[in-house]
Amino acid sequence: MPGEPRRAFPADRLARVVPEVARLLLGAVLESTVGGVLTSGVIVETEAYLGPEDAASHAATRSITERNRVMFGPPGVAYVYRSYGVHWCTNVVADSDGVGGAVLIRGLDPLEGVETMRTRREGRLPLTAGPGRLSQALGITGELDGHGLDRAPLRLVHGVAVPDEAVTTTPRIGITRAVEAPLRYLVRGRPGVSR
DNA sequence: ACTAAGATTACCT
DNA sequence: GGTAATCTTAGTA
Repeated sequence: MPGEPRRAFPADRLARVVPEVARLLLGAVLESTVGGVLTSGVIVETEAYLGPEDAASHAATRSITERNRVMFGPPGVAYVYRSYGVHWCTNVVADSDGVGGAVLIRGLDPLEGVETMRTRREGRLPLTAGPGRLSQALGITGELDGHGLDRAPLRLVHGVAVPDEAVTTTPRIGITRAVEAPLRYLVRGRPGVSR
């Protein structure tokens, strides 16, 4: 039924090791009502960022800083950071409270609110392929860092099942350390995949 | 205190 | 293919 609220993404699935969560988030829906307007998309590309054992992760440091602190908190919370001083990037915190780890959302297939996305993106394409682009399209900024994803204005909700045959695993993009680790997950052939 | 690098993107030649 | 934009963190002193 149209208009019926979507089911929340099951919280227990986020309290697992980060690579497993990155795989499980494919097909889930990220739903924003920032500014009172609904924009949403199906997650089609993710990357896992682990704890101290992962040199590419913001949680690799021994010190907890203002930027990375929510990575060490409970799962199911948004970790939003500024990339290159310019773009916002959105993550879903995974694993147990006290363990650093998060899943970077790298690509969405647009679902609802495409006109609003076009406005926020100022006409640029693609709308939601790439972590900075999708965050802009959904109106996500640093104000949502630490926000619980079980409630408005930014929710993680139940979506579609993605079979293993449709999933490809590759090394992560745009990093210079731990470049080999196959921690990027994508749904083959979807337009929302960043590359 | 100073400097370099970074989980990116857009625009230039 | 090259580089600017712009802010946080980490390394060096």
